[in-house]
Amino acid sequence: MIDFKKEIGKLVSKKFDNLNEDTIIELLEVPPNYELGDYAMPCFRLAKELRKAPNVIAQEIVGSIGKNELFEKIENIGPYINFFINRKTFGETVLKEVFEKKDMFGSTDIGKGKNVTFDFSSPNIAKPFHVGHLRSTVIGNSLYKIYNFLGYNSIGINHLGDWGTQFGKMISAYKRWGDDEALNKEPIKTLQGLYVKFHKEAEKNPELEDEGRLWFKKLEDGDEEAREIWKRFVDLSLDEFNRIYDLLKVEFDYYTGESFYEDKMDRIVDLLKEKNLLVESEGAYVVDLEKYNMPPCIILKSDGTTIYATRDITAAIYRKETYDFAKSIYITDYSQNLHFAQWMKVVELIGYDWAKDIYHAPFGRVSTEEGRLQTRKGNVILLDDVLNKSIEKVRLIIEEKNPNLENKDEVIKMVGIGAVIFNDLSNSKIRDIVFNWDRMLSFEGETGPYVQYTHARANSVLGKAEYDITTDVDYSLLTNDEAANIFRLLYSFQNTIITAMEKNEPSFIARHIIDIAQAFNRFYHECPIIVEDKELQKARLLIVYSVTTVIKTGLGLLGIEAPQKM
RNA sequence: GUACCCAUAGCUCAGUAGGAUAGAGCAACGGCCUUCUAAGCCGUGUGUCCGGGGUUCGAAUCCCUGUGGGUACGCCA
Repeated sequence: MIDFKKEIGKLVSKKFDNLNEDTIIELLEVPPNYELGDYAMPCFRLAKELRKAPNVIAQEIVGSIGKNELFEKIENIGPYINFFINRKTFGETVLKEVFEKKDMFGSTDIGKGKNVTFDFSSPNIAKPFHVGHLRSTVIGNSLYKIYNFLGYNSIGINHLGDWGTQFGKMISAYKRWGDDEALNKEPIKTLQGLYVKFHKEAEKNPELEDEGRLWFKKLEDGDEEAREIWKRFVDLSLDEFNRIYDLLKVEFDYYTGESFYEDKMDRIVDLLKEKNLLVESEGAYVVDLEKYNMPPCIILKSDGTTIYATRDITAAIYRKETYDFAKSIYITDYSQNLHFAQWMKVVELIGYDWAKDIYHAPFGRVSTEEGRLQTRKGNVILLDDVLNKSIEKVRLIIEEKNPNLENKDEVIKMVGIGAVIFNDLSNSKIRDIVFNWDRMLSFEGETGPYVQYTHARANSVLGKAEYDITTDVDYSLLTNDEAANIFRLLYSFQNTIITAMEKNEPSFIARHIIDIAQAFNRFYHECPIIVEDKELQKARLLIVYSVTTVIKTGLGLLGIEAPQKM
């Protein structure tokens, strides 16, 4: 594609010895509305250096450029120089590129040869998967895909919460009250019930706590019975989680949970000792971080056992050694901000210069109008319920509008689940979410179904087309505002993906494809596509083709499927 | 108490690493299906961009400060 910014840079810098291309490009911006052109160059910053008023500078530059075939108009409005790209050229360069690259349009190889690890989803074994877990899962999954699309080699790691004292308690509870039939039928619910019961009973009968600790000790020591029961819990939970991951179409490269690092922590503790980083404090061993304005990072508890920071440090080192990552990204909610800052600092203090390549990508918390989600208080919204309700609502709509749709069930799932994922990815991830059913199940406007619908509708036009898609069209037929808006959005698609990657923010892509969908729907409304005029039809079809291609790619980057029909 | 995050239309949110009159969606009201999918399109209205200072030619955006909300602050993860 033509790099229009660069072309402007060349044009303007040619006339000024003291202004090079890059400074010009730096100055360029997109005007607040398109009546002011495709690019604008404000001249305020040049005023001092050139000792002239900004609007005079703008005028002079415009005067010096003269006619240029890439731009149909270059004019100054006060201190701004506005560049209007020739629409014929614009359409041609963009549409040809989309047609050539197809589903790779927007990709790059900037990440070639670089590994990036993603630590995401990471649910706790034996606990239900609720809407809170959804966030890490879908954000992580989307980032995984975005990085891959930009040439990186993404490595997805599910850091399962599969270790710790609570498993001793679970085993103890299971030994006392376990019911195998119930466990096989409704594993998570039953395990959850056992956990709750244990805590209730332990209030009356404190020695239960000791029993739980004992079982965990046995588990750590490799006791056969303990291992066997634990393994069963893990497998049952994983079956359940995998069912949800299948629904969401989320995959992981590794399921290395906390237990995986059990035998790898000694080495790290020794390393910390060796580096003289460990100090005793209140019976525990910590790394002092006062210099960095943070509370100490506990490495060994006073009973000598490890803690999650120890595990995270160990896992980071393991991952560096195993995958030699260029970046390592952790997707958790922001309540862990301090924890991440602490252990990342410890990795740095050990002397690993790659500590700077570890990123915490925090997101906001989910609550309900009643307050925060608390499993114990029963204030939980299960992901299953959300997905099911969404799917059911989609089913109603499809039964009404398109009852004879082929692969109906499949499409219903795609849309229902897509709605849930899109809802989670369409806003800045740092924002808290107050869960609301009406909002969740709204399928109009800036929603997943809206984007999917636009795609399906465009796709259906392609099905009715009377000619093959070709780039051999008359681009001068595509110079109306509706078409030009689409060109702008397709043109900037790659840039949006790169920014989404740099900021670990999938919502940029969600916003971008909403914009494309809106622009297309206007085009669709204003410009009939299957028209008698052969040349016009071919030209417009190429736009339709490009839009379906790019929306599909964009949805894909969010982890959402794009049905052909709906 | 300390640190970090958030505060933009009735509601949910954008606002591209300071720029031209602050934008969408939802909700409300009014139009548009004998023509490509009406989950759509078009139109109508609203703003002390939390308050107060400051930096700048220019601030929703940067700095300081106050207020409100969230989160975290040692042996859970």
